[in-house]
Amino acid sequence: MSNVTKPSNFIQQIIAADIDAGRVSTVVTRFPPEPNGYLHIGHAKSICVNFGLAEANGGQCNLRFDDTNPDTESDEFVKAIIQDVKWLGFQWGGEVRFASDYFAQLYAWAGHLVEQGKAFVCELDAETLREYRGTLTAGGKNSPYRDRPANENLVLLEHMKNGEIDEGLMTLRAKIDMQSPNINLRDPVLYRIKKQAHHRTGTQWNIYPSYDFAHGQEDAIEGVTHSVCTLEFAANRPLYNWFIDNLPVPSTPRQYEFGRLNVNYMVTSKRKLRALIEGGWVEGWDDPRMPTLSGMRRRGITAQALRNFCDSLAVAKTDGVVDVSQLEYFVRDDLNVRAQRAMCVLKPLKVILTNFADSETEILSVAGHPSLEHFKTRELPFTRELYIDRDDFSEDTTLSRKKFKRLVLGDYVRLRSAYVIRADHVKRNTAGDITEIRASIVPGTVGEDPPHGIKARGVIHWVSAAHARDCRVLRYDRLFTEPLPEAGVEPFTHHINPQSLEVIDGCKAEPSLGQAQVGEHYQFEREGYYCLDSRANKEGGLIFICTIGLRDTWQKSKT
RNA sequence: UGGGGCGUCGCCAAGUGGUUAAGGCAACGGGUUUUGAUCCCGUCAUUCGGAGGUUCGACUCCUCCCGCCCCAGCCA
Repeated sequence: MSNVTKPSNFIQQIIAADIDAGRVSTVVTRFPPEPNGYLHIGHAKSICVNFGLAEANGGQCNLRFDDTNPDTESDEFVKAIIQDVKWLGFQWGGEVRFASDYFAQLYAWAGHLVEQGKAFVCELDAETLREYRGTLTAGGKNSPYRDRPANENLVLLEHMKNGEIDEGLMTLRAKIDMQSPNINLRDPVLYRIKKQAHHRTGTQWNIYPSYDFAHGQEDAIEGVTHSVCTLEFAANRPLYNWFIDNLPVPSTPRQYEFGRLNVNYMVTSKRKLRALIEGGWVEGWDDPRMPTLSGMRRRGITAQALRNFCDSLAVAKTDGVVDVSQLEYFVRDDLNVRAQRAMCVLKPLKVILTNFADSETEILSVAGHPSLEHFKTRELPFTRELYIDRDDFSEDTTLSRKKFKRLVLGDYVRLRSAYVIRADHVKRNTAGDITEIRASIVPGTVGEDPPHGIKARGVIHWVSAAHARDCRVLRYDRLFTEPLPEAGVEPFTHHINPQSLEVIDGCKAEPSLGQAQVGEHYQFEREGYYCLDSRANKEGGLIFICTIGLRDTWQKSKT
């Protein structure tokens, strides 16, 4: 497995400089998800960056839920997110934290701003407020409520909090600058009325702080030193700093932004992931085609592979699109060293070995991994009737040995870990389809080269017909047909790949796979990496999910 | 047309005035191999969005231009 050396990055350089200059002693970062959806691969990068920065500098990273909007948030998401962060293998500092833990403090600070004449209760409705805000190129207008006396504001704010004011009638706004070229500074909303029960505070609050009013102060409360977020928050930074500068906060966190992770053939916006579920395009948040951590976990992608992938990415300010092949590389790289080898025939074609006794079962002892000794060996029964894959046989005797390294009529092939055999003739049904191959073994070729003059074209996998375990295989293709499904004018759902799921029944697995365990990874030799479907129950039979196929340079050159 | 940010190989990127312009993915050659896998070796930017300028010397500094992204939720 490759050792991933994290590239240095501009945030680490800032941290190093801050430590050198004595501006910070202990580095504190935080991962601040909103519990309104499941974590996806983009979050994985953010998690790796935030926890990684803390770890690299001997500090700590907090897990804090930014639960300031009860409309869309729920405990289900909190639980799923905690599970996902744990699964990735990170340990946060202290207890799990919540923005809602700080609602009282935030409210007190809002009062402080009011007293200082830096915030006011505004009665403009949403639409009028938008008009007053101005445009990108023209400044805005002051609210007519802007100069309301502080004591009046205080009373009104209390009314808002107590639920005495209807939703939408009032907001608490900061008094900054309606002419600012930065729209975020045009008297932003600090509190809005929401008579919506919160998953943690219940009906205690009728007003909820906005992201801007909450985030920096949460950081300050927790002593976060470096508040790392994605690029789209860069324009919010002046506002972040304005609150820190104008409030008696216990520390002075600083915000830094880096480019969010995009991967081609994927979408990573919670809105769109939800649309995929609600539109029935996938089966849920943990569908193996989803870029969610739960989906990738069910797919068989390991936490280590994901972390290696994230660590291979730079933390920079460019917003690029990483090729999915880079992820796939790390998935294979990790699975190669942790997957037990096994054989499973996906498209079975019967082979009868005419010179092998019908009554005999030869038990072959086979390594669990070609080069790593700690994998336990397994026992493979070899019998007269076997299955090989239909794609591994051809009647076309003109096929060159270089072009087709499999079984050809009249020629030899090595059965993986077993005998060299020769295909003698085929049997067909009335439709003309091949139903069975009659073949013969070359005696003494288990673990030995065949005699001079006999040369196997290649190595193919097989399984004893009498001992095979029937199973179902779920194979996935990319969910989208376009590398950038969100790029065009048409909705991204127009680019959904209708063949993203392939269900293959009647596959024949070697007997050892009957003992397959959820959480274990297997390489079906010459096919790919597979795992048991964690959602399937035992009554449904054996169901394997294909995490990813083996790298196949031959298929590529063929097309 | 306001403000903020970004443009280095097909993709991700290092580079912070003097390096032969790192590295990874992809691709393409070759070797090993009882997985067309893995592994190993090799090839892959005379050039850094463009044009000028400063300098003995520029991817790095200056000017202008071009392109892309973000901000006008009582979302985060």
